Amino acid sequence: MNLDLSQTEENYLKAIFSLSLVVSKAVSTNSIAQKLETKASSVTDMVKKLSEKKLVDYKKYQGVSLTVEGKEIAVRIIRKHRLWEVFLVKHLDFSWDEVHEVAEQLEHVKSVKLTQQLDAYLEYPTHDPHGDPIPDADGNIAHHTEIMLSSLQIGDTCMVLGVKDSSKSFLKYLDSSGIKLGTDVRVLNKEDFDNSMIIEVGTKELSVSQQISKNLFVKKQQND
Amino acid sequence: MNLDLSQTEENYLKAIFSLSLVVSKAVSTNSIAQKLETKASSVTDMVKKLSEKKLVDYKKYQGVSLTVEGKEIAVRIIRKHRLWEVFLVKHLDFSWDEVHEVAEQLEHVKSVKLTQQLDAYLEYPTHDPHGDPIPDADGNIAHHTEIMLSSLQIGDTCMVLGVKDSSKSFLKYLDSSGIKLGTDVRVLNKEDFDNSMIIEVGTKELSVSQQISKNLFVKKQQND
DNA sequence: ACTAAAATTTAGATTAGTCTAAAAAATATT
DNA sequence: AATATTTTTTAGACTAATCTAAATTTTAGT
Repeated sequence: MNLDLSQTEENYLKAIFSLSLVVSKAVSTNSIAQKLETKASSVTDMVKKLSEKKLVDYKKYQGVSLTVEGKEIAVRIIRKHRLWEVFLVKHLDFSWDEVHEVAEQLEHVKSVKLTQQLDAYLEYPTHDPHGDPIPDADGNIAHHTEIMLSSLQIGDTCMVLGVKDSSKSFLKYLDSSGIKLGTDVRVLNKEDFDNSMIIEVGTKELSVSQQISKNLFVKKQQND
Repeated sequence: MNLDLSQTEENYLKAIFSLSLVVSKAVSTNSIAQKLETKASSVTDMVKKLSEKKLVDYKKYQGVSLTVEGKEIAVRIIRKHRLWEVFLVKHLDFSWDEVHEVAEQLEHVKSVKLTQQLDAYLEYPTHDPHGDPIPDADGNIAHHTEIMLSSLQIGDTCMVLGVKDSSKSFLKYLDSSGIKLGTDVRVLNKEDFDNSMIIEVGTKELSVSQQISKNLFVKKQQND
């Protein structure tokens, strides 16, 4: 079970996993190439290799999907990535737009004990700093039950739980607007013509475009 | 100044650095090969590459030495290695014989902020769990001022500060004998014929061979 | 259904790191 | 000083991961 994978192989599995969440069928060669910023021909080569190792199912021209074992490995890497993100933010004072590239490196460190102990040390966190769920030691992932801010109505109140787009620029924008995980937000108004919203964050009023409201996971609050 | 080195290149620099501490002249190809468990021919190839990058000085058949820049890089890696070791022992409950192989991986993670913050988080430790000094952010290393246990006389008392040999088997032996960093030890007797010692550790009496007493750094205590 | 366009794969090269076996240089031995 | 031994380097080959350019297959458009 414990074939030793290179960082590159691990990155391919991770990419295929996250692409599988978006499309229901097999993942295309091109989409993997795009995600990993490499060429389609390189993807073909690697996919063949992973197929021989029985980590993906692959038939020429038909795209790829992860096998059970491939998925297990991908989830383990994602687990490590997100645990490290929690560590960096909680203990090393990283901001949520800085953690990703460091976690990309830390996720490849191989040590079962390290992951276990880190998890315990962080007190078994369930979500990373972007609000994404952290798979447990058995690979179970709590799925996003949240809704998008954009779907709320005027007068609704909600709490920010996560971001869909976690690009640096988006995260920086949120930071400067005072929006963090756990922040309470009330919808004051919605513009029909461009679907922008006026929201209340703390004591401030803020206008947010649909581009933004469609990328914020929130939990609706009872407004009794 | 900031050429991006591969993990392999970093490991070569580290190996050359630590070998330089033992011999005063240039380091031999063979000794590097032995340390890295690789072949001499591979070492020659890599040394040429590092030489082109101006990280080592190299003349055919004459051995290698680090340039100022090469040494700086080596020291930075060692700093990271030892900081991670402290983290693993202090916070993740690793024993001192378990930390090395994980730290070997963590030391290659590239992020200036990570190292800085980790250092601060650990409260600027000066020594790793084996008693080895941790280079500061400027690359300065406090040198071992300790002496060997084997050099003490009957009746002397000392505190254990570090180990010279940090092989797993040695560390495990120390663990099982109740000898840790900071442990107080008194020399009860010395056997002339094999240079073994009877020492007092806590309430226990223990016989240790010269092989052991020559590998323990200690600080002599005033026995007023 | 046929053709044009897009996606994918193959073929052949390239780079990093490694190896074995042979050649060359340095060191040790008599 | 001449030879034997050891060390080091070179030459040539291999694997992993990548690329470009050409060939093939699928999909989309009419």
